[in-house]
Amino acid sequence: MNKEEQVIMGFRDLFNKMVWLNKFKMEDRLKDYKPSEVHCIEYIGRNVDSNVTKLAESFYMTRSAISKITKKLIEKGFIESYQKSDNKKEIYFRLTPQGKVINKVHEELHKEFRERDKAVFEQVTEEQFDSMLSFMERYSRHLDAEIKKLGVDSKSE
Amino acid sequence: MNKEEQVIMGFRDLFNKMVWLNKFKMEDRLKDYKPSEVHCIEYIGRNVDSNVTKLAESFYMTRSAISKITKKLIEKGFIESYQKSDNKKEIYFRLTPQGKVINKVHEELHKEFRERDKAVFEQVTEEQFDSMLSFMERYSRHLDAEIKKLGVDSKSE
DNA sequence: ATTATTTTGTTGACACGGAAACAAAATAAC
DNA sequence: GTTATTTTGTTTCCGTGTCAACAAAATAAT
Repeated sequence: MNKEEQVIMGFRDLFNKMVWLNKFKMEDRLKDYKPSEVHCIEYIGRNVDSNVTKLAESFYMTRSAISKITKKLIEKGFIESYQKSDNKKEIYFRLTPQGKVINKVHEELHKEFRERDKAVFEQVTEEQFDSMLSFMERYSRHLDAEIKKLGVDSKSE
Repeated sequence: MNKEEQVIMGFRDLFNKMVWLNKFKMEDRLKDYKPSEVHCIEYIGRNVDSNVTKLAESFYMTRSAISKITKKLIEKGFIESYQKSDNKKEIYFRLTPQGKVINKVHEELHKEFRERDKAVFEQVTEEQFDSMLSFMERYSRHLDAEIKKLGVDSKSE
Protein backbone atom coordinates (compact mmCIF):
# COMPACT_ATOMS: atom_id res chain seq x y z
CA MET A 1 0.00 0.00 0.00
CA ASN A 2 1.56 3.28 -1.08
CA LYS A 3 1.51 6.50 0.86
CA GLU A 4 -1.42 8.05 -0.94
CA GLU A 5 -3.60 5.11 -0.01
CA GLN A 6 -2.24 5.18 3.51
CA VAL A 7 -3.23 8.81 3.82
CA ILE A 8 -6.72 8.18 2.49
CA MET A 9 -7.32 5.05 4.54
CA GLY A 10 -5.77 6.50 7.68
CA PHE A 11 -7.85 9.55 7.09
CA ARG A 12 -11.04 7.51 6.94
CA ASP A 13 -10.27 5.35 9.94
CA LEU A 14 -9.19 8.31 12.02
CA PHE A 15 -12.32 10.19 11.12
CA ASN A 16 -14.63 7.28 11.91
CA LYS A 17 -12.91 6.82 15.22
CA MET A 18 -13.19 10.48 16.13
CA VAL A 19 -16.83 10.75 15.14
CA TRP A 20 -17.70 7.62 17.09
CA LEU A 21 -15.88 8.72 20.22
CA ASN A 22 -17.17 12.28 20.19
CA LYS A 23 -20.68 11.04 19.51
CA PHE A 24 -20.35 8.80 22.54
CA LYS A 25 -19.22 11.68 24.74
CA MET A 26 -21.85 13.96 23.28
CA GLU A 27 -24.69 11.57 24.00
CA ASP A 28 -23.38 11.14 27.50
CA ARG A 29 -23.45 14.88 28.18
CA LEU A 30 -26.44 15.94 26.08
CA LYS A 31 -28.52 12.90 26.79
CA ASP A 32 -31.78 13.87 25.14
CA TYR A 33 -30.34 15.58 22.09
CA LYS A 34 -29.43 13.90 18.83
CA PRO A 35 -26.05 14.67 17.23
CA SER A 36 -27.65 16.00 14.09
CA GLU A 37 -29.87 18.28 16.13
CA VAL A 38 -26.92 19.64 18.08
CA HIS A 39 -25.03 20.03 14.83
CA CYS A 40 -27.85 22.16 13.43
CA ILE A 41 -28.01 24.23 16.60
CA GLU A 42 -24.27 24.84 16.28
CA TYR A 43 -24.61 26.01 12.69
CA ILE A 44 -27.61 28.21 13.36
CA GLY A 45 -25.79 29.72 16.32
CA ARG A 46 -22.84 30.65 14.13
CA ASN A 47 -24.56 31.80 10.97
CA VAL A 48 -27.18 34.50 10.77
CA ASP A 49 -30.12 33.88 8.47
CA SER A 50 -29.59 30.12 8.31
CA ASN A 51 -32.23 28.30 6.31
CA VAL A 52 -32.98 24.75 5.23
CA THR A 53 -31.06 25.03 1.98
CA LYS A 54 -27.88 26.43 3.53
CA LEU A 55 -27.88 23.82 6.25
CA ALA A 56 -28.38 21.04 3.73
CA GLU A 57 -25.54 22.23 1.51
CA SER A 58 -23.19 22.65 4.43
CA PHE A 59 -23.89 19.19 5.86
CA TYR A 60 -24.11 17.40 2.53
CA MET A 61 -27.59 16.28 3.44
CA THR A 62 -30.92 16.64 1.64
CA ARG A 63 -33.29 19.52 2.31
CA SER A 64 -35.76 16.85 3.24
CA ALA A 65 -33.68 15.69 6.18
CA ILE A 66 -32.94 19.21 7.39
CA SER A 67 -36.58 20.17 7.11
CA LYS A 68 -37.49 17.37 9.49
CA ILE A 69 -34.72 18.16 11.97
CA THR A 70 -35.54 21.86 12.13
CA LYS A 71 -39.20 21.06 12.53
CA LYS A 72 -38.36 19.02 15.61
CA LEU A 73 -36.05 21.70 16.94
CA ILE A 74 -38.86 24.23 16.66
CA GLU A 75 -41.29 21.89 18.42
CA LYS A 76 -38.75 21.42 21.20
CA GLY A 77 -38.27 25.15 21.46
CA PHE A 78 -34.54 25.32 20.64
CA ILE A 79 -34.87 27.38 17.48
CA GLU A 80 -37.48 29.69 16.00
CA SER A 81 -38.20 30.63 12.43
CA TYR A 82 -38.63 34.08 10.97
CA GLN A 83 -39.12 35.61 7.57
CA LYS A 84 -38.21 38.88 5.92
CA SER A 85 -40.81 41.36 4.82
CA ASP A 86 -39.72 41.28 1.19
CA ASN A 87 -39.60 37.48 0.84
CA LYS A 88 -42.46 35.15 1.59
CA LYS A 89 -40.64 32.00 0.46
CA GLU A 90 -37.43 31.71 2.42
CA ILE A 91 -37.64 30.75 6.08
CA TYR A 92 -34.75 31.56 8.37
CA PHE A 93 -33.81 30.19 11.78
CA ARG A 94 -32.31 31.62 14.95
CA LEU A 95 -31.63 30.15 18.37
CA THR A 96 -34.05 30.65 21.23
CA PRO A 97 -32.61 31.30 24.71
CA GLN A 98 -33.11 27.60 25.38
CA GLY A 99 -31.22 26.76 22.21
CA LYS A 100 -28.39 29.02 23.26
CA VAL A 101 -28.02 26.99 26.43
CA ILE A 102 -27.58 23.82 24.41
CA ASN A 103 -25.13 25.59 22.18
CA LYS A 104 -23.16 26.63 25.24
CA VAL A 105 -22.96 23.05 26.52
CA HIS A 106 -21.92 21.96 23.06
CA GLU A 107 -19.13 24.52 22.98
CA GLU A 108 -17.95 23.35 26.38
CA LEU A 109 -17.74 19.84 25.03
CA HIS A 110 -15.67 20.96 22.09
CA LYS A 111 -13.36 22.72 24.46
CA GLU A 112 -12.99 19.44 26.32
CA PHE A 113 -12.21 17.61 23.09
CA ARG A 114 -9.53 20.16 22.30
CA GLU A 115 -8.12 19.79 25.77
CA ARG A 116 -8.19 16.02 25.41
CA ASP A 117 -6.27 16.17 22.11
CA LYS A 118 -3.94 18.96 23.15
CA ALA A 119 -1.00 16.62 23.63
CA VAL A 120 -1.25 15.43 20.05
CA PHE A 121 -1.38 18.90 18.57
CA GLU A 122 1.41 20.24 20.71
CA GLN A 123 3.83 18.02 18.86
CA VAL A 124 2.87 19.58 15.55
CA THR A 125 5.15 22.33 14.33
CA GLU A 126 3.96 25.49 12.64
CA GLU A 127 5.28 24.29 9.31
CA GLN A 128 3.45 20.99 9.65
CA PHE A 129 0.22 22.83 10.40
CA ASP A 130 0.59 25.01 7.37
CA SER A 131 1.54 22.05 5.24
CA MET A 132 -1.53 20.07 6.31
CA LEU A 133 -3.84 23.01 5.95
CA SER A 134 -2.64 23.84 2.49
CA PHE A 135 -2.98 20.21 1.49
CA MET A 136 -6.52 20.03 2.78
CA GLU A 137 -7.43 23.27 1.10
CA ARG A 138 -6.00 22.16 -2.22
CA TYR A 139 -7.72 18.80 -1.95
CA SER A 140 -10.98 20.47 -1.03
CA ARG A 141 -10.83 22.82 -4.00
CA HIS A 142 -9.99 19.89 -6.23
CA LEU A 143 -13.08 18.00 -5.06
CA ASP A 144 -15.21 21.12 -5.42
CA ALA A 145 -14.16 21.25 -9.05
CA GLU A 146 -15.07 17.59 -9.48
CA ILE A 147 -18.44 18.13 -7.86
CA LYS A 148 -19.04 21.09 -10.13
CA LYS A 149 -18.35 18.89 -13.15
CA LEU A 150 -21.00 16.47 -11.93
CA GLY A 151 -23.55 19.23 -11.61
CA VAL A 152 -23.01 20.37 -15.17
CA ASP A 153 -23.02 16.82 -16.52
CA SER A 154 -26.11 15.75 -14.66
CA LYS A 155 -28.06 18.71 -15.99
CA SER A 156 -26.84 18.34 -19.53
CA GLU A 157 -28.07 14.74 -19.77
CA MET B 1 -10.29 30.19 14.76
CA ASN B 2 -6.89 28.74 15.57
CA LYS B 3 -5.02 26.18 13.52
CA GLU B 4 -6.07 23.17 15.53
CA GLU B 5 -9.70 23.98 14.92
CA GLN B 6 -8.97 24.69 11.29
CA VAL B 7 -7.41 21.28 10.94
CA ILE B 8 -10.34 19.54 12.62
CA MET B 9 -13.01 21.47 10.75
CA GLY B 10 -11.20 21.25 7.44
CA PHE B 11 -10.76 17.59 8.09
CA ARG B 12 -14.48 17.11 8.63
CA ASP B 13 -15.55 19.16 5.64
CA LEU B 14 -13.05 17.51 3.36
CA PHE B 15 -14.11 14.08 4.51
CA ASN B 16 -17.81 14.79 4.04
CA LYS B 17 -17.12 16.12 0.60
CA MET B 18 -15.06 13.12 -0.41
CA VAL B 19 -17.54 10.59 0.92
CA TRP B 20 -20.40 12.32 -0.82
CA LEU B 21 -18.61 12.52 -4.16
CA ASN B 22 -17.27 8.97 -4.12
CA LYS B 23 -20.66 7.66 -3.06
CA PHE B 24 -22.14 9.46 -6.04
CA LYS B 25 -19.63 7.90 -8.42
CA MET B 26 -19.99 4.52 -6.77
CA GLU B 27 -23.74 4.46 -7.16
CA ASP B 28 -23.33 5.46 -10.76
CA ARG B 29 -21.02 2.53 -11.51
CA LEU B 30 -22.37 -0.12 -9.15
CA LYS B 31 -26.00 0.76 -9.62
CA ASP B 32 -27.65 -2.06 -7.73
CA TYR B 33 -25.21 -2.30 -4.85
CA LYS B 34 -25.35 -0.25 -1.67
CA PRO B 35 -22.18 1.45 -0.41
CA SER B 36 -22.26 -0.46 2.87
CA GLU B 37 -22.58 -3.75 1.02
CA VAL B 38 -19.65 -2.92 -1.23
CA HIS B 39 -17.69 -1.82 1.82
CA CYS B 40 -18.29 -5.19 3.44
CA ILE B 41 -17.30 -7.03 0.29
CA GLU B 42 -14.09 -5.02 0.22
CA TYR B 43 -13.26 -5.92 3.81
CA ILE B 44 -14.12 -9.59 3.41
CA GLY B 45 -12.01 -9.68 0.27
CA ARG B 46 -9.01 -8.32 2.13
CA ASN B 47 -9.27 -10.14 5.44
CA VAL B 48 -9.42 -13.90 5.86
CA ASP B 49 -11.84 -15.23 8.45
CA SER B 50 -13.90 -12.06 8.61
CA ASN B 51 -16.89 -12.31 10.89
CA VAL B 52 -19.72 -10.08 12.09
CA THR B 53 -17.82 -8.85 15.13
CA LYS B 54 -14.65 -7.91 13.26
CA LEU B 55 -16.60 -6.08 10.58
CA ALA B 56 -18.59 -4.19 13.19
CA GLU B 57 -15.49 -3.10 15.09
CA SER B 58 -13.69 -2.05 11.96
CA PHE B 59 -16.60 0.01 10.65
CA TYR B 60 -17.64 1.39 14.03
CA MET B 61 -21.09 -0.05 13.49
CA THR B 62 -23.22 -2.41 15.56
CA ARG B 63 -23.13 -6.17 15.11
CA SER B 64 -26.82 -5.88 14.44
CA ALA B 65 -26.30 -3.80 11.34
CA ILE B 66 -23.51 -6.02 10.01
CA SER B 67 -25.58 -9.11 10.63
CA LYS B 68 -28.32 -7.77 8.39
CA ILE B 69 -25.94 -6.63 5.67
CA THR B 70 -24.12 -9.96 5.51
CA LYS B 71 -27.43 -11.79 5.49
CA LYS B 72 -28.39 -9.86 2.39
CA LEU B 73 -25.01 -10.42 0.79
CA ILE B 74 -25.43 -14.16 1.30
CA GLU B 75 -28.93 -14.10 -0.18
CA LYS B 76 -27.58 -12.22 -3.17
CA GLY B 77 -24.77 -14.72 -3.52
CA PHE B 78 -21.80 -12.35 -3.09
CA ILE B 79 -20.42 -13.96 0.05
CA GLU B 80 -20.74 -17.31 1.76
CA SER B 81 -20.35 -18.32 5.39
CA TYR B 82 -18.29 -21.12 6.83
CA GLN B 83 -17.33 -22.40 10.25
CA LYS B 84 -14.37 -24.15 11.76
CA SER B 85 -14.58 -27.66 13.11
CA ASP B 86 -13.51 -26.66 16.61
CA ASN B 87 -15.88 -23.72 16.99
CA LYS B 88 -19.62 -23.90 16.56
CA LYS B 89 -20.23 -20.28 17.54
CA GLU B 90 -18.21 -18.06 15.26
CA ILE B 91 -19.31 -17.68 11.66
CA TYR B 92 -16.82 -16.52 9.05
CA PHE B 93 -17.29 -15.08 5.59
CA ARG B 94 -15.51 -15.33 2.27
CA LEU B 95 -16.26 -13.95 -1.19
CA THR B 96 -17.97 -16.07 -3.82
CA PRO B 97 -16.77 -15.80 -7.42
CA GLN B 98 -19.65 -13.40 -7.99
CA GLY B 99 -18.51 -11.33 -5.00
CA LYS B 100 -14.99 -11.21 -6.38
CA VAL B 101 -16.33 -9.61 -9.52
CA ILE B 102 -17.92 -6.84 -7.51
CA ASN B 103 -14.72 -6.43 -5.57
CA LYS B 104 -12.85 -6.07 -8.82
CA VAL B 105 -15.14 -3.32 -10.05
CA HIS B 106 -14.78 -1.64 -6.72
CA GLU B 107 -11.01 -1.73 -6.95
CA GLU B 108 -11.20 -0.25 -10.42
CA LEU B 109 -13.21 2.61 -9.04
CA HIS B 110 -10.67 3.26 -6.35
CA LYS B 111 -8.00 3.34 -8.99
CA GLU B 112 -10.03 5.96 -10.81
CA PHE B 113 -10.34 8.01 -7.65
CA ARG B 114 -6.59 7.88 -7.20
CA GLU B 115 -6.12 8.92 -10.77
CA ARG B 116 -8.57 11.74 -10.31
CA ASP B 117 -6.72 13.02 -7.23
CA LYS B 118 -3.25 12.38 -8.58
CA ALA B 119 -2.60 16.03 -9.27
CA VAL B 120 -3.21 16.92 -5.65
CA PHE B 121 -0.94 14.25 -4.27
CA GLU B 122 1.85 14.95 -6.72
CA GLN B 123 2.42 18.28 -5.05
CA VAL B 124 3.01 16.60 -1.71
CA THR B 125 6.65 16.02 -0.80
CA GLU B 126 7.94 12.90 0.88
CA GLU B 127 8.48 14.78 4.12
CA GLN B 128 4.95 16.10 4.05
CA PHE B 129 3.61 12.59 3.55
CA ASP B 130 5.59 11.27 6.46
CA SER B 131 4.60 14.21 8.58
CA MET B 132 0.92 13.71 7.89
CA LEU B 133 1.08 9.97 8.37
CA SER B 134 2.88 10.25 11.66
CA PHE B 135 0.37 12.83 12.82
CA MET B 136 -2.56 10.62 11.88
CA GLU B 137 -0.98 7.62 13.54
CA ARG B 138 -0.30 9.52 16.74
CA TYR B 139 -3.81 10.93 16.76
CA SER B 140 -5.28 7.53 16.08
CA ARG B 141 -3.36 5.93 18.94
CA HIS B 142 -4.40 8.78 21.19
CA LEU B 143 -8.07 8.18 20.39
CA ASP B 144 -7.63 4.44 20.85
CA ALA B 145 -6.40 5.13 24.35
CA GLU B 146 -9.41 7.35 25.01
CA ILE B 147 -11.77 4.70 23.70
CA LYS B 148 -10.09 2.14 25.90
CA LYS B 149 -10.67 4.37 28.91
CA LEU B 150 -14.37 4.46 28.06
CA GLY B 151 -14.56 0.70 27.93
CA VAL B 152 -13.01 0.36 31.37
CA ASP B 153 -15.14 3.11 32.85
CA SER B 154 -18.39 1.81 31.40
CA LYS B 155 -17.74 -1.63 32.82
CA SER B 156 -16.69 -0.38 36.24
CA GLU B 157 -19.90 1.57 36.73
C1' DA C 1 -17.88 -30.74 37.14
C1' DT C 2 -21.13 -27.21 37.75
C1' DT C 3 -22.40 -22.65 37.56
C1' DA C 4 -21.70 -17.88 36.18
C1' DT C 5 -20.05 -14.70 32.89
C1' DT C 6 -18.72 -13.32 28.42
C1' DT C 7 -18.78 -13.57 23.57
C1' DT C 8 -21.11 -14.04 19.21
C1' DG C 9 -24.79 -13.58 16.24
C1' DT C 10 -29.88 -12.72 15.27
C1' DT C 11 -34.45 -10.52 15.46
C1' DG C 12 -38.19 -6.84 15.97
C1' DA C 13 -39.39 -2.14 16.99
C1' DC C 14 -38.13 2.27 16.15
C1' DA C 15 -35.72 6.59 14.44
C1' DC C 16 -33.18 8.82 10.87
C1' DG C 17 -32.04 10.16 6.24
C1' DG C 18 -32.80 9.88 1.08
C1' DA C 19 -35.79 9.90 -3.19
C1' DA C 20 -39.65 11.44 -5.30
C1' DA C 21 -43.71 14.05 -5.72
C1' DC C 22 -45.61 18.08 -4.49
C1' DA C 23 -47.09 23.26 -3.51
C1' DA C 24 -45.89 27.99 -3.26
C1' DA C 25 -43.13 31.77 -4.12
C1' DA C 26 -39.46 34.04 -6.74
C1' DT C 27 -37.07 34.78 -10.88
C1' DA C 28 -36.32 34.51 -15.89
C1' DA C 29 -37.99 34.65 -20.58
C1' DC C 30 -40.77 36.31 -23.92
C1' DG D 1 -47.71 41.57 -18.22
C1' DT D 2 -48.00 36.78 -18.87
C1' DT D 3 -45.95 32.38 -18.99
C1' DA D 4 -42.12 29.23 -18.03
C1' DT D 5 -38.46 27.91 -15.11
C1' DT D 6 -36.05 27.74 -10.87
C1' DT D 7 -35.75 27.92 -6.00
C1' DT D 8 -37.36 26.74 -1.44
C1' DG D 9 -39.49 23.95 1.75
C1' DT D 10 -42.65 19.98 3.11
C1' DT D 11 -44.65 15.35 3.14
C1' DT D 12 -44.95 10.28 2.18
C1' DC D 13 -42.79 6.03 1.43
C1' DC D 14 -38.97 3.15 2.02
C1' DG D 15 -34.21 1.34 3.18
C1' DT D 16 -30.66 1.30 6.63
C1' DG D 17 -28.70 1.43 11.29
C1' DT D 18 -29.34 1.41 16.39
C1' DC D 19 -31.12 -0.37 20.58
C1' DA D 20 -32.88 -3.88 23.41
C1' DA D 21 -33.92 -8.46 24.18
C1' DC D 22 -32.73 -12.83 23.14
C1' DA D 23 -30.51 -17.72 22.26
C1' DA D 24 -26.52 -20.47 21.85
C1' DA D 25 -21.85 -21.43 22.37
C1' DA D 26 -17.41 -20.57 24.63
C1' DT D 27 -14.82 -19.27 28.54
C1' DA D 28 -14.04 -18.20 33.48
C1' DA D 29 -14.88 -18.99 38.26
C1' DT D 30 -15.67 -21.87 42.06
